[in-house]
Amino acid sequence: MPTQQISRDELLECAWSLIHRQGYAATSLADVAAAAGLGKAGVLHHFGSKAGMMRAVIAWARERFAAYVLAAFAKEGVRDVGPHWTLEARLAEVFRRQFRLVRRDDAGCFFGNAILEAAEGGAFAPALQGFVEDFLAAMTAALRERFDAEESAERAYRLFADYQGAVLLYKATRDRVHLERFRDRALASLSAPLVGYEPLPVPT
Amino acid sequence: MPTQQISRDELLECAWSLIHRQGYAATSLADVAAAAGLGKAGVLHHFGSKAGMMRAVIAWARERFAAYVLAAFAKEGVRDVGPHWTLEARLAEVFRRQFRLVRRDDAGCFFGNAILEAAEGGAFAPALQGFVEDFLAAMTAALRERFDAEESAERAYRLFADYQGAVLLYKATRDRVHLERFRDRALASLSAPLVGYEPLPVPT
DNA sequence: ACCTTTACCGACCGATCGGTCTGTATGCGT
DNA sequence: ACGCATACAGACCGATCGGTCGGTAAAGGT
Repeated sequence: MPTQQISRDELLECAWSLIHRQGYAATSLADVAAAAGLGKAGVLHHFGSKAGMMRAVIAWARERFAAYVLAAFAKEGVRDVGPHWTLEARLAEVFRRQFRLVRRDDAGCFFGNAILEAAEGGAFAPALQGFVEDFLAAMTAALRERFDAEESAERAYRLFADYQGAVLLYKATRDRVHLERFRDRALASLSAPLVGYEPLPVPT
Repeated sequence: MPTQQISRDELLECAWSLIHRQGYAATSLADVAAAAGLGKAGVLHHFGSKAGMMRAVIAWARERFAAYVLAAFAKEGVRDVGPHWTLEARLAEVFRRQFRLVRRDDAGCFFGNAILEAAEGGAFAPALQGFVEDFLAAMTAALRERFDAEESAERAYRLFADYQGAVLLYKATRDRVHLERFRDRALASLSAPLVGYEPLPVPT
């Protein structure tokens, strides 16, 4: 076989970046091929079809998101942290990392964009729901440090909805103040009760 | 001139419905023409170009949104309402009307979809920002009944972000429970203080 | 040394895209 | 009755789409 001209990881990053910026429908195989320094046939050689490429990109983005963003939730495995590595600090770090991706080319949240695009008649919906579940599971686990299971899940859920809304406002205006406002109210919410939330009654 | 085969309003509704379901990029002029019972040239006769069609559709959707959804904020002009027509009741009615559009074909919020699609290099962004402003202005005005100007604006802003996030979750899962949960916590939030919100200090 | 497999490239395909052009039937003002 | 503007239809255009096919050059196993 000839020397591989581009690693699978680089190829996926090229495809991800283009789809992130332009959306799935607006990104052609020729676009990806040009960005990767390949021919169109070369891209299809790796993925089989455009939909196959999208599936690979979604899976790759999920892994990357878990390894880079959600990893900041971890209490262990982080060097040089002491008692200041509070829940608030970890959440702020998760947001900081996520916002770096969101601000890349002002493109917003890759998964949110993909969900709302509803391309191919929702064929990618299951994979994209997996991202939501990853996010909620990691956030819920982190919140368990302070709240019970049910309240942690509810809080994670609300934070996710608020986060997606903030990203939409950011994308509409390209003003990062929306991300900062979200982060501030999210962190503040950790030390306030949940509005409209009834804790489970103690069984009698 | 020959008899007009379809009114401008019906044509815009056809185009809106298709774009709502499929997105701008994925909706072709042939699609719109077929839905309207016209030829492609007939559609272009009305709008000049595909981008012109999108501009007209956005403007039409904004008017329709203001006349149908935001009109429910009004305290006057509504027949047979008495003291039960509270802020909560009006907000619930606004959500009910908006959710009817959101649930149409499981398509979500037309404006949210259009914002995240970022088609044509953000050429439609100004018109779409107008929708955000309409929503925030109407919501802020309604909240003034209970809160001061600054707090009303902040509450409207947070409700908008939460709403968009809930719609995204609805679109990802097609489960309307996300819309209901949003409505419930939004209504509950009206009788709770704003977390992380510092009222303006009284000047000394 | 040979052969299979891999990783492409370039040419090409039918379909579809947004858009143009020409023709034509009809309603309306005069 | 006539002329013009309107509201389309149908044919057509070049560009681009996702995808196929045949060829080719190099790495790796034997």
